[in-house]
Order: sequence, then C-alpha cells, then structure tokens
Amino acid sequence: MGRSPCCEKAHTNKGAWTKEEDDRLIAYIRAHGEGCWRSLPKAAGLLRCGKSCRLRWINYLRPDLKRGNFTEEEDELIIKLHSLLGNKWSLIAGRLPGRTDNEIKNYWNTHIRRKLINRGIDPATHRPVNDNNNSPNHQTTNTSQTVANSNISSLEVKTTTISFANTTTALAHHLVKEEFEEETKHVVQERCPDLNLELRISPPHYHHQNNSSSSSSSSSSSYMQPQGQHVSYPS
DNA sequence: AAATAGCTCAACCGCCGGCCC
DNA sequence: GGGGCCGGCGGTTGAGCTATT
Repeated sequence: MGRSPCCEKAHTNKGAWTKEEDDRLIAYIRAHGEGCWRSLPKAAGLLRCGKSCRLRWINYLRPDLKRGNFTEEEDELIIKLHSLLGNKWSLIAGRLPGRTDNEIKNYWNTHIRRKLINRGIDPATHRPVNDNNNSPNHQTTNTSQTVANSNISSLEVKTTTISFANTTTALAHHLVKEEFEEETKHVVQERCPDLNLELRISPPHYHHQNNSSSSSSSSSSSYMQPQGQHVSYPS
C-alpha cells in the first residue's frame, strides 16, 4: 500500500525557522541538491516536515531570490499576467525570475489590489468597477469559475460567453482549461509579444551581479531575459 | 508613553493531480 | 484497480512591525 507518511507530526517543529535550522537546510541542499523532500528533514537533522523544508527553501532560502521591493515594471507585469492567468501565482512567478509565488501572492493582496481599486479597476476581473458586465447576473459562486470567467473576459475571447454554470463536470472544466491555455498563448503573443508564456521547469535563472540584495532598482529588462546561471549561496 | 488600528509577510492548512505500491 | 503518499498549489492565519490617535 502506498508509501509511509512523510513525517511524524508529533516530532516536528512548527512556526518560525531558527538560524540554525536555516543553516542546516542550506548546508544539506548545497551538498545534495533539492528533491526528495520527504527524506530531507531526517537526513539534514531537522525536526521539520518535508513540506515545511520545501516551503522554507523555495520562499526564503533559495540563493536566486531577489528580495526587496517590486519595481514599477514588475507591478505592471504582475497585473498583466494576473489579468491573463488569474490567481495562478506559480505561473505568474514563473515569469518573474527571483520572485516566489508566495511573495507575489502577498504583494498582490497587500499592494496591487489596492492600487487597482484606486484606479477604479476591479482586481478580480480587471474591468472598471462600474462596468455593467460586473452585474450580479454575470457573477458565479464558484471561485475557479469566477477566475476562469475573469480570464476569459479579459482575453476578449470572441466566442462570447462560455457558460460555466452549465458546464460543471470535470470534463467540461478540463476542456475549457485546455482551450483557455491555448487561447492564452495566442492572445498573449498577440497582445504582449514580449511575453513568453511557454512554461518549463528550469534551474533558477536570476543572474546576480553582486550580493547587495536591495534589488528594487534592478533593470526591468533583466527579468524578461533569463540569464545563464551563476548561483551563489548565502553563507 | 500607551493603546489601538492597520499592514506585512512567513508559515501553515487543506486540497488536488500524479505517482507508487 | 484502488488505496495512499508526495509534491505542488492557492487560500488563510497570526505574529511582529509601523503608523496613528
């Protein structure tokens, strides 16, 4: 049957990570690389579950993380990608080297949402707040449907309305999803020729010029042009 | 200076798809 | 074929910090 549990919850730490735990995790991954999160905590001498280690590494310890304030260009890119992809933070993060999905998600909720609202734009639909199409009749109760609808509306798909209310089966969602992804590629290339939404798993691609981590002044061109790797680990 | 409100963000939770046994 | 784990994801929480009263 299956596999053994990833960790014994009774013997794992929770909450904020200590410097020592960070050091252990960094040292282990530096020596053995990422992967096999299940066995990592034990091997690294950590009283954490693999999930927690993975999250800590991806969101905080990874050497290619940018940190620091988001630039105006990043803001606009996030808004543009969100209008196309909805709350697909991992996909959005994939287009912003050095940024994590968690970071972008937090930034969206704390800054960009407010920014859009101040501009009179509904952050969920990317339409003006007083737009008639935002009437309750067009709202759905299912979150994913709402996201999908907002994506489609923002893409101005010429097939007019796709009624998700009547297509609740998994198959329908699957088909629509595939359709949407294909559509997204086309529309993005049409409207944002500089955007490459072809997603692939790849090593971190943010190129550190130096170790001064305040990256708020980083040039906007860099994040659309992944560089060769030059990974430096924090000491 | 103290109390309160608002904001930020690291970390957790629960779910899902894919894979293993 | 089916039960169960793993890795990954998006949503949510809450501790700590800052601003305001």
